[in-house]
Amino acid sequence: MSDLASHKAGLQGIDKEKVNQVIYEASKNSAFYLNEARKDEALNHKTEQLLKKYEALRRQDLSTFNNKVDNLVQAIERKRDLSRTIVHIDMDAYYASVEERDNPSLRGKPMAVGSNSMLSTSNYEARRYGVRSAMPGFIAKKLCPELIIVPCNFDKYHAVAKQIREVFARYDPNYTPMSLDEAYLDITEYLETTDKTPDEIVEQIRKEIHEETKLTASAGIAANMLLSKICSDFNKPNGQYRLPNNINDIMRFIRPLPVRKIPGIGRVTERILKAIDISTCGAILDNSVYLYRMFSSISFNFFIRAALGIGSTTVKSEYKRKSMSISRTFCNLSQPNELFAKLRELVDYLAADLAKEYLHGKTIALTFKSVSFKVTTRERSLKRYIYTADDLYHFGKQVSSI
DNA sequence: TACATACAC
DNA sequence: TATGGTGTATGTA
Repeated sequence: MSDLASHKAGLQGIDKEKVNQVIYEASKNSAFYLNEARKDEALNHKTEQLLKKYEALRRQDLSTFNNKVDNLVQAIERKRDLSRTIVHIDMDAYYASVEERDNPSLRGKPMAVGSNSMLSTSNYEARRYGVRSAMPGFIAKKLCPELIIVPCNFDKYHAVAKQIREVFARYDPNYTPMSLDEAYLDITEYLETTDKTPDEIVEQIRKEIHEETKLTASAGIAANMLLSKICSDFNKPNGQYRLPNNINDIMRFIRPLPVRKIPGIGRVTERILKAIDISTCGAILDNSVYLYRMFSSISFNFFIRAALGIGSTTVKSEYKRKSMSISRTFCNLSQPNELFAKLRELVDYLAADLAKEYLHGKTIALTFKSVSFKVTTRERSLKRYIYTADDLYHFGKQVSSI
């Protein structure tokens, strides 16, 4: 269960068994671990049901579906667009690199950014010990007692994001930022203005980023966002990888690829697919009829598109937010009055954030996480839009059903 | 519409 | 001692 995300860059060659053992020893008696075990049990049950369904299908004659599924796959294939050159750029160990840059005494030592309760990023030295993002600092220290933990400096990370975005804009004014350290660029138009190759342009982008921030970035170059994202991981850190816009190269690249490399396939979906013996993209294609019979059309389409290496090519900068939220972990409270006071505190922040963007909302949701880490949500669609702290508090209290 | 779950960063 | 915060999408009832 405490499955180390070894697909992440920088984790190859470590003693995974030993790392998992240390994590397990540090976790096993915690409420968090118990909750993880509960979720794991639920997932086991789900995969068992799925396996039964799969075995039932295997006893059936599915040849009547072959044609239908072939047509669906071909329809997806016809939407393949090889006309664009899309770049995914990703800063290396972002927060950690910023901290090392500004404090040379940290260099060469295992370090991570975050707190004793949660780490955001670790540098490559720390990754060798199994220390990774989303790991509590106190567990990381058990893996690596010399680990230095530096608190987050978001102002700095925002400042660097501004710098790298200025570089992106030179090559694609409509670049899509995915987070502070990551973005997609469509350099098709830019390439028409130069004799340089895509590889040379991306070298140049990374060089400009380095000159202007003293930080390194990795990049992937491919026909669409899905592929460029996967490629940016290939030569990390401080490297780039180009997959030519050519169907043979794409299929050679994607077929052996583990499904976990597909953005959108995480720990759970990986296990679900594994249960029916699918662990690579090629196996998705070879089992398309089963997938068609076992999953929703949305999931089927998603799997097939990914396994064919087809992805979106629309890189755009407009963004319409669909929700705004605030959440905090706080000391154990159970008295309604204490909880309402906490609600009041949070809605004051939320109202201020809404005001900054002149936003209002029609649906309010309240999410609780209990001491046992179980999460529950209560939500309601309202008759009118709200945005003031008083309204948020009023309806929040109402929907809480306390 | 309400709620749970999965995923990404 | 101790396991985050924000946003999006999808399945199911």
